[in-house]
Amino acid sequence: MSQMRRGALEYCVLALLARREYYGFELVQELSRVDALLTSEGTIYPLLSRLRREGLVETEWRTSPAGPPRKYYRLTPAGRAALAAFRQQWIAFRQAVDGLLDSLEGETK
Amino acid sequence: MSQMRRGALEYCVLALLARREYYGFELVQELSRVDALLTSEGTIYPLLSRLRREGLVETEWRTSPAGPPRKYYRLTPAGRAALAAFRQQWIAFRQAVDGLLDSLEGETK
DNA sequence: ACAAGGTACCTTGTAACGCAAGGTATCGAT
DNA sequence: ATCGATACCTTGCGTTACAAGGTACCTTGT
Repeated sequence: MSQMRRGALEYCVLALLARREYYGFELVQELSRVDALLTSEGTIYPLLSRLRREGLVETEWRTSPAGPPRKYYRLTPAGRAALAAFRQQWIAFRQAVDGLLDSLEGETK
Repeated sequence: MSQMRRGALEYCVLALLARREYYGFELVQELSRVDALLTSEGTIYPLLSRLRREGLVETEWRTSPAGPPRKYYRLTPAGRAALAAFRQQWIAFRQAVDGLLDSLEGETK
């Protein structure tokens, strides 16, 4: 199952950040609300670090209402462009896999 | 792009074999008719070898009309079950990713 | 002032699988 | 016997998701 997240997880993160800015821990929680996207900090923090390095997100430290300071992440224009490009690829990929599985559906019914 | 095929490619192969039996090279050609599933022998032969080892497919050598003999692959009951299980996971995963990207769609429109 | 619990961030090593490149083998035609 | 086309195969590599362990900060209680 984790193999399916490969290549797609980073864009799920970018898609969340397209809505609003999040801090790291929040992203883990938000993604994990869906079983299919269940992930952990050990995955998200290195991923966010790479996205920042690639210029797809930018960060900002802020104090927290209670507890340690939080690192907020925001999409950059490059990140938004990467996300748009991924959408096209994802649609094509999804339709391809759906097409193969649908023909199976017909057989099992 | 190749990362998206991770975890899903093997089930695309199983889905093709659910329709009818194929020989190895044919599978490469059939998959590669769709850009999103473009792959190569270097990928498919090791994958088929693993599927056979895992008992999801079975093989049969046959002479060819012209050229070298062909190794035909067929789904086993275990393979069919694995495929059905994957379908559930794929649907959940696809909907999760679609959900994230759809909210993006709303924003860009 | 100090300790503990909760929250938040981070790093590193591991594993799995898709891929490319190079290789061998068989068959028919010349 | 040689060559071209077809078919199969193997191995090392690269990428990314993950787990486990770690550090740091803030609030609360003693």
